[in-house]
Amino acid sequence: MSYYQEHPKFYVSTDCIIFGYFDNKLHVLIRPRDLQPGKGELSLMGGFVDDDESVDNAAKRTVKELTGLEDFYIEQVGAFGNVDRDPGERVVSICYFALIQASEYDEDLKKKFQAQWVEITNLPPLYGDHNIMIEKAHKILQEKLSWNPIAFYLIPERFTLTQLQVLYETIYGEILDKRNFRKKLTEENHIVTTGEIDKTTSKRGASLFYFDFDGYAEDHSFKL
Amino acid sequence: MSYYQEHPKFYVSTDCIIFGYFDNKLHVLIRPRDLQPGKGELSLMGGFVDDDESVDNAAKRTVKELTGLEDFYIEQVGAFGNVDRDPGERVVSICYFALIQASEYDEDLKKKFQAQWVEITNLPPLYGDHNIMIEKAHKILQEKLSWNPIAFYLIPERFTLTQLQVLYETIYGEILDKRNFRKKLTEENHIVTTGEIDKTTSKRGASLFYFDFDGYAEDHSFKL
DNA sequence: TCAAAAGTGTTTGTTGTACACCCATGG
DNA sequence: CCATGGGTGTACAACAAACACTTTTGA
Repeated sequence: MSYYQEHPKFYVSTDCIIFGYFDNKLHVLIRPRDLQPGKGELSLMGGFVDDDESVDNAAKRTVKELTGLEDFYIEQVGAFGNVDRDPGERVVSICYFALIQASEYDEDLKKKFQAQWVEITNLPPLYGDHNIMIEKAHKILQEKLSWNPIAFYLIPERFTLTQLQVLYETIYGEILDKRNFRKKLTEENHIVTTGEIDKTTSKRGASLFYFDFDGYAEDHSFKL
Repeated sequence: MSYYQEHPKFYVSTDCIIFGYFDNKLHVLIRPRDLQPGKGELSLMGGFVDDDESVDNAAKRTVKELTGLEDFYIEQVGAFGNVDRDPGERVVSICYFALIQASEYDEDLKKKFQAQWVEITNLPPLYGDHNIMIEKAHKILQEKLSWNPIAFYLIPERFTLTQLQVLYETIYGEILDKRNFRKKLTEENHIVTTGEIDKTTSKRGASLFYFDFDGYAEDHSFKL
């Protein structure tokens, strides 16, 4: 256990951009730092990697601890390793983004960590390089959305097509044509009607759909 | 300088997949490890990050030291942080891929490091998780090639359209239609003829072109 | 003179985009 | 009965894919 002695060691942390969608807006979860330096400054959810866990697991652990959720989508954004990126000490941070269903987020945990949702279009300056991380994650999310069904991690299991469209519009930042959207999204038959009607959003009522993850995975020989 | 004391520290290394193209084949530069454990095992080019340099710079430094080149394309693949990924000790590695012009690679340095080019379709088992890294980098390279002019980092400044096409075919792993290829690649007018004729590849001779990086950068408001 | 690579357009199919009206219902 | 959001199809444009022959010249 002393192979690489002559080389320096670094703190390695993970920073997670936790995306949540509600009120027709895309939000990011932030909270005040609980460590010096910069204690109290707004920052992403993050934490240090432990000796006995992979970096990926450290990120998942952070999201679980802070949201109480077990099921969420998570993906690596990349490593951030500038010398002065952390105002405190030299820390190499591996950045991830996670997609959660905001409605399932535990309110008590939110209070416990003083977490708050902030619209991605309205972010305050955050600690260190966290704003840059969010920009990069947002770009990845936008690009990935066009060919990957990750939107369904952000909305409740059952949804109307209008809700889904507004979600896409929000992430893309542009409005979409209703007929083209429905044609494209439904032509693969993985968006399936439940037969139920949601009457909360209109007098006529809108069909509720769900996304058939298993069918999609089969058709694309994909693991989800 | 003692903010995060209670947290563990890690060795942080960079591993670089150096792609080179010649003999109509895509190659990766590998060499025998010069450290224990696994000394002598084939591995990617890599090195530890120093205290006073960014992770990005550590990767660039490695490529420069090992190839003698100053100009090359480099891009981060991602962080690899499994607990047992390095057979020696816990090391978090940030993986990059670089594109170099194989013809400009210094032969003496190649000998000094006992480096060798290996076809990407014919890779031996490498140290640790290096084969996985190469797979991921290869995928990124393939996808990026379809909308980004990174191919020109792999070939000499002046090239024939046939050479360029074979390069694309090699990276994609499929053959392309000559007329469609030429139409698409030349319609943006960033591939410019030099007026010279290369007669080494055919009796008739083929026009030599160069890629207008500056014009491309302008048209795409891009820095290269 | 012929083998070997260079060079060149058109047609067809597919995909994306633009666009407008009727439906069902609660108030 | 009307305001509100839900639901539907078609025509046109843009792009991708398939496809075959002539040119040049060194050996």
